Amino acid sequence: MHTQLLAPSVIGTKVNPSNCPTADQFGLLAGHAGLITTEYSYGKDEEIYGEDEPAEYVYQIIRGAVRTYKLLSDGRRQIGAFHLAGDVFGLELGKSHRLAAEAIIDTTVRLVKRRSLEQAAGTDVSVARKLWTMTAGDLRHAEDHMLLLGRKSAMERVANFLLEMDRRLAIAGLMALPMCRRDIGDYLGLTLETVSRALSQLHSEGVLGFSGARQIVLRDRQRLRSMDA
Amino acid sequence: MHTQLLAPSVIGTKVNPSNCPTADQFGLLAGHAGLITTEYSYGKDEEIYGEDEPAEYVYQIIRGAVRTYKLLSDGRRQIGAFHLAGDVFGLELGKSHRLAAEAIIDTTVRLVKRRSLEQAAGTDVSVARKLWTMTAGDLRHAEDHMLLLGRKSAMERVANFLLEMDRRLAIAGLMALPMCRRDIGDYLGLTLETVSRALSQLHSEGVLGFSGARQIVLRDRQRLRSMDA
DNA sequence: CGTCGCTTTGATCTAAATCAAGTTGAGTGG
DNA sequence: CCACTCAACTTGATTTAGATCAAAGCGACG
Repeated sequence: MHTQLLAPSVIGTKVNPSNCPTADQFGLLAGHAGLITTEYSYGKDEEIYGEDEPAEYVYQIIRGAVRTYKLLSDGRRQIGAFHLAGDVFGLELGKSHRLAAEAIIDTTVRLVKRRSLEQAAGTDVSVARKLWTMTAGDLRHAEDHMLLLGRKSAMERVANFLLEMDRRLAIAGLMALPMCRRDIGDYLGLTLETVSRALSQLHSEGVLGFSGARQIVLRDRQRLRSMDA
Repeated sequence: MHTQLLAPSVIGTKVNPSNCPTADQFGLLAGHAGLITTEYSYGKDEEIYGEDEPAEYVYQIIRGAVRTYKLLSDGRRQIGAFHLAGDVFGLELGKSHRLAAEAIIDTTVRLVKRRSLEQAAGTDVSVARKLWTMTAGDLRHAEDHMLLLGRKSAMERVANFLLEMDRRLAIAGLMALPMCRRDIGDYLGLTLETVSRALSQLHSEGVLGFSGARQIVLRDRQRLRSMDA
């Protein structure tokens, strides 16, 4: 999860046209001329793929943000991860996607045919290892998130979320969250009201500042870390 | 998680001595003479490895049962998975184990040096693929478990647990659970009392029968499936 | 500058946690 | 073989964190 194939400095900058075999944005996967990549854009809330849909492509976010999630029949939703610029998502070993994916905001992705990746992995051990590394990264995130969902309090979950997002998308100390309170709740196993109340409390305690509901400045990361269980 | 390298029929039967290069219990990893395997036994509640301890070995359960878990500083525990006979656990890509492991009951494992597995993976793409497959299996389980922990009710969690254990360890319709109610609670993100109450209710509804607290017979799997959200 | 979706805040409810006894039964030693 | 013991389990009473229900703010966008 959140595996960065792009060097951080490349995020948000102009990228080379796709299909360019000399481009190195695809990290260890670069230089494999057999990898066919294309670009595609999705509008806000547009589905990228559904749960259990055949997994034909692997995706890397050029700009935007994506949520991957599972639904129960009555509409309850668990978001497994948020994916930001540079992140790869949709990598599967089995036939189909086990979580659905939607664009949180307007999003542009690079697509790689899964078949071409597998072929590259079959001939180049470093590619195979890179794929394993990406899956292992997703597993690490999921293991941490199980602890959060099973055993942490609402405030601990929200503190953890803020520190995660601070690490992943803060620019010059400002966090511009792409997702709404309901998304955050569905990621943390809480309701949107509980998320809002926790944020309000942290605001009143001076731990964070708002400039609009989704622009957050962390003012006391140490305090936040002490709250994350 | 729960990846079966052993054919089901082999589980619980006598296994060949380790270090035997012709043994096929190690599934796709067989035939790699470079794989050094040894056996080791752990008593009930004995630690196999701790969280963040260097990951030197990969383990396969010959007989017994293991829990892998994370702890918070105040003692709250989240069990990530239960591992039963035939299952492989402790496979890591990074330097260290991200969950601790303990024997639930007296347990014998086969150990494989992680270094030797990596070496085999470097020369044989089918081994590399098998390792990726095992990690991907663990990830699938974790993704399903996040939905359970984040969004399912107590009864839904217990129903899910019973169906999982029924599938994995029921013999002749009888489930002999190796773990206590507290372990089940820490796996499902519940207290042991809530687990006990859910089981009692299922018993009173005739969905299951007990012969001792840990010997369970499922009498209405269909009903249980309908309760699992 | 009005509208609608998002967010906040308040009041109330409830599922599960916590606190508290009992009960059971597997293992031990007499 | 029986009785004792102790951890595990069940069950009951009460509490509570977070959910749910409800009503304002607010702010981005047309």
